[in-house]
Amino acid sequence: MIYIIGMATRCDCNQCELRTAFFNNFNEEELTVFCDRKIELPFSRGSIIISEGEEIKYFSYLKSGLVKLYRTDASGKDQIITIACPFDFVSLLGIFSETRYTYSVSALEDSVLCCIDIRHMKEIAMKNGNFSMNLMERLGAVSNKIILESLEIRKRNTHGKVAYILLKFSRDIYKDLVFDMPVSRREVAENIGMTTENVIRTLSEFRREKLIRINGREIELLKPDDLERISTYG
Amino acid sequence: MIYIIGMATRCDCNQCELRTAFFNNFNEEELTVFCDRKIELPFSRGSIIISEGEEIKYFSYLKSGLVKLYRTDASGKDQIITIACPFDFVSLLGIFSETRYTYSVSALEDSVLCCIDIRHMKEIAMKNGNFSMNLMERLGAVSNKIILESLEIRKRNTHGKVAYILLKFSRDIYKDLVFDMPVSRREVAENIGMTTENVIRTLSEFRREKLIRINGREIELLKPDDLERISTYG
DNA sequence: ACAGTGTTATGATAATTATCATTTTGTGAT
DNA sequence: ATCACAAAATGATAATTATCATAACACTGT
Repeated sequence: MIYIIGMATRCDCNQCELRTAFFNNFNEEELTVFCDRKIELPFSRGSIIISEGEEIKYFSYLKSGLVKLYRTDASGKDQIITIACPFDFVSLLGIFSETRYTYSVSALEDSVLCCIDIRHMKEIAMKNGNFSMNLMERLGAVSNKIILESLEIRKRNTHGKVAYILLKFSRDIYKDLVFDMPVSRREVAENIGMTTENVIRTLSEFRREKLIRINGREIELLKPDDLERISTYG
Repeated sequence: MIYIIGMATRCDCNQCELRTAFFNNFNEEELTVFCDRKIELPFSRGSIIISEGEEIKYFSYLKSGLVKLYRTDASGKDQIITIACPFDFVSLLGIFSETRYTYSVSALEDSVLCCIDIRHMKEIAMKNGNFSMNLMERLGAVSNKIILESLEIRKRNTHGKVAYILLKFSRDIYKDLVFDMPVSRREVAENIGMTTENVIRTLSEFRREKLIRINGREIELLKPDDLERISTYG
């Protein structure tokens, strides 16, 4: 079950900037039918969008905001699988091979999801080969990114890991050397596989070495090239 | 370019045990067309099947044998992404979103690949929605498995990691408590993200504690339940 | 304003893991 | 058979990382 914060609204697809990004294979009629069944769901920062184990009812992608995909193990510890930006799919490749989610999703910032009934999505994919291929390409790219990132993180030591994720936030997500960290230090740790204390410690070291400036959650990369070197070395 | 060891042969799809497993959505005509363009390629143990960066020309899956998918970084170190068994796809995720391979593949055992021209594959996917969905499901399942396994390995300590991969070989690949390790200790290390020495040391500890019996590459799991506990704890 | 709670921060210490050095064993090529 | 080379094995040591303890700070609800 999806927890709806606020009103679900019909998406005006003619206005939707995502239209060409995702569904450039539709003709007018198909697009109309598609959009008729599509809804937008707003979620406020911190709310849980999907809980691991619940039934997959929607295919969804992120229209605005920022969300994290994560797993919780038996002892209650979380592992962040990836952080999804606007235009990213929240539904991963498993969407068609599984009936239940193998991960949870929660909103790091106020976010809006576009959701389409999964059965409807399958129907369209069955009929429209171009759509199907487009979807496969996109889903493949997302999975690929997650796997490669996981391998990149794995081979780094603590300094390399922290440098890597700082650069990721700066380049991929905020496109700015100054940004507010959307996640706590603990969540950073859950993302890159280290302890919270060591994330904090490493950030402090970077600050002392004047590689970054820290003001609470606000972070400025002062020497991105040096961070790059640290990230690549590990 | 695919390095062909031995003769490429036409696949007799009527005999092929993989037919129903993969392509149960074809009618007779489609299957005939499909099989006309499908070839089998044999590779001997140790040979490189795909090199990172080369153009994707075929969609391929493993008919028999065992192969590893891996990446090589700038310093020449390998990371094993996954080990593929018969019935597994060798073409992953990126197959439709990339034009070049982002990983290499080599044969751990004498192996036979079934290869289909990627353009032909796309054509069929465009026309046949059922086929497309089936393919998406399969690709999704593979990607999902890789991502989850990567997360599982990441959260374990050295003992947990080694126990995990021993159980994987025993259960998932050989379905026997006694098996010949298809990979060297170094490759195990590259698979689970530790040093070769620590893999060897941990195996020796398991041997001393009578959890396993080691005879070169032959390994017998003497106390799988204890290994299970070690794997789950980490 | 205040208590309660979680996050950030830092230090001391323990545990884990990697590195380096060396020996033994196994394997393939000639 | 034997030479050469890679793999397996082990120990000693160094480096890295986690754990535990504690404190300051910030945020939330009353």
